[in-house]
Amino acid sequence: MKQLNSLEVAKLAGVSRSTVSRVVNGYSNVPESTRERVMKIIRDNGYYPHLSGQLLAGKKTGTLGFFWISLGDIASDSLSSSYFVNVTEAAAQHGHLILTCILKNLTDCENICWAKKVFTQGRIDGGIFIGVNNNEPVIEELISSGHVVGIFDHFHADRLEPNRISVNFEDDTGSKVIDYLYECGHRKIGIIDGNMNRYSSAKRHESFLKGMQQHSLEIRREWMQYADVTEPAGYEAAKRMLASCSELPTAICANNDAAAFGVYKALTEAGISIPDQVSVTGIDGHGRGELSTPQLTTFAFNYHDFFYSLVSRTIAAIEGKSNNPNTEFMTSQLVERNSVKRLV
Amino acid sequence: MKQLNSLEVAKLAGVSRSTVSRVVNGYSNVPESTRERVMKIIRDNGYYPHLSGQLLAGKKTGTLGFFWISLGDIASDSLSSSYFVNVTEAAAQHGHLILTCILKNLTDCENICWAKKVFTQGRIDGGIFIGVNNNEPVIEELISSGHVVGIFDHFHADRLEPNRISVNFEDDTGSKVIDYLYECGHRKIGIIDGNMNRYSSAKRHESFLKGMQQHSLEIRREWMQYADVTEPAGYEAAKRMLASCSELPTAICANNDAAAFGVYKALTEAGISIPDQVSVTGIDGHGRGELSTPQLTTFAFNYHDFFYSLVSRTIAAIEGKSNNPNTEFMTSQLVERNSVKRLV
DNA sequence: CTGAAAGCGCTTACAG
DNA sequence: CTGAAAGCGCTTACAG
Repeated sequence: MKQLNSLEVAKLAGVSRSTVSRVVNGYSNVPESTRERVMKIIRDNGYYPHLSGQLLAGKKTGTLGFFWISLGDIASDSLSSSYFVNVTEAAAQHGHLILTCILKNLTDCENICWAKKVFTQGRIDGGIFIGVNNNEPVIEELISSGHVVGIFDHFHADRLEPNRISVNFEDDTGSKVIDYLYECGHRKIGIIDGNMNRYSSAKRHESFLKGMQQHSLEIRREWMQYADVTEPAGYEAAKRMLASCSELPTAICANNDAAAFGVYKALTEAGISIPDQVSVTGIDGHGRGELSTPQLTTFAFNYHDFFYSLVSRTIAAIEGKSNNPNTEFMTSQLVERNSVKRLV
Repeated sequence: MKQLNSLEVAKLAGVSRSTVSRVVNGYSNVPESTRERVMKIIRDNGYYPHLSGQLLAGKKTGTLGFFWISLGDIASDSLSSSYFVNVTEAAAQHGHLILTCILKNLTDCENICWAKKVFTQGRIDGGIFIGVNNNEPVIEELISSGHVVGIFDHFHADRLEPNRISVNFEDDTGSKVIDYLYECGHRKIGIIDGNMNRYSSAKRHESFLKGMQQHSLEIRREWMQYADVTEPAGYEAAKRMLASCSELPTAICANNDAAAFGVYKALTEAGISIPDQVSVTGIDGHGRGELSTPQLTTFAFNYHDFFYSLVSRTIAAIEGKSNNPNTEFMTSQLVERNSVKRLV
């Protein structure tokens, strides 16, 4: 268990710790023969500098925190777990590791302290946040103390500190959905909104309305329900819609795929067939959309690119790169499957 | 960004760094009044001791490495990602964080070095390995250098070092599956085996055969195919079975649920209906089994308990607890759904 | 080209 | 009850 330290490596190689350090860090002022001699000892003994020593001497951790604020059951949701894998692999491509914190929310004092502690203890060079509201006091606090933070779904046009990095959904997916349904002949469209504290959900809401207005479609109060980005929330919202409306819409567009699966469940339970009686659309590109009956028509994002963008720019910010864009807006792609009936 | 250090806290509180450290670490020989004075400064300034300092002074990292050896696409597989969440949450319950390394294999020199480096750099107190063969040289090397390793699906009756921790599937799931199919009236049973380098797959193979023998069922060469623990492997194996057998079995039991979904795909493509013409069973309890058509009958494990056991005992080993069991074998539960036809 | 030394932030025997 | 000091492992100006 006892590992070699740099002094022992130095002795074995017949040099000083300074020289070992120079070799390890690839300094140019070490003659080839010395470098080789030291490297041989290093290789033979499997020596790696102890990170704590390096950190105290001013190096970076090469680690990103991943703060995963979970609504409901992320354990079994393949979409949210693909987020994690995408983040981890993007970080690995930049030689970085991921330290994960799963938190139920960012409001409990205990969770807030825990997040701050992970930063303050010097475990990480920066953190990625997923599942947060557009306004989160902890995040603002971290940013103002100079920590580098990369946030999924966060935008403030007037806040452009170099350590505030984000990646966002395009603003106009909502009207893209309405355009598509309109083109399929739908005129009576119901909307299941998301959590309005999320930047993307609020924008999608606006964009749904804009789409409806552009096609001069009637926005009925009972055809518009608030949910959240989970299946149970979509289920409850759809049940509320069914309970309150005198006439069914011909299509329901959900803020996200998980909510759309909730809509499926509510409609199925009510004996309403999809898409014959009511069409359903999602937004996300959840893997489950392919497996569901009927397969879900959705507007899909490329989450691989999404997280690659976020992680790359977060690391660039940590490294103090200039000309590093604060944010990037990603576009969706229609994935046409079987949950929308063409009425024309 | 500049954080307070213990000396600054000490000055503000009018004590020495020693006393600050005693307060932080909860030593009893600090009078209540002094403790309060120091704690106030700590709270007011959001002071957390820098981890590197603590580590060099002999403390533990409170971090577990999670080495995830991936076959194929873990990003979109809800089962393997539930592993990760279960491990992370179990660790959190013990106040530990998870540092993740996703590796394509444990054979490439580069991957091996990376894994060893994470241990040797002192980033973690121990590591959890998932997706490994029963014999992995790197793991043996880590164990013999004294590192604490927790392994999912690993057993050697004669290797019981206190730093070799594992959690295992019961040995006899295979014959439980055969018993069930027999009871449903199946006499012609095909088997899709797993990767024989995995402890569980090899055991399941033995156990399938034992079950067949106990019921005096014929084990036909062409009804027995090797796959791996992925859907594509199950698909290919089922196609080989279909191509080579003159008569179809009435049931196919797969080594695991993912492979069973591959079997579904192969049968569906061949126009064979499940379960009318051929029944299919899995092992695992994959969330997708509920969503598939037909829903998959399987023998499910409780992965929450699985990982809680592994993580708890790994942490106990790190803390040097005695009487810490090296391994635990978990049992499966039949989940009867619609992929098996009753012939009697 | 290279070594001695200072310094990073902490903890803990040691001495009082 | 409490402080001064040593030590953990590293890097990097500094001096030669």
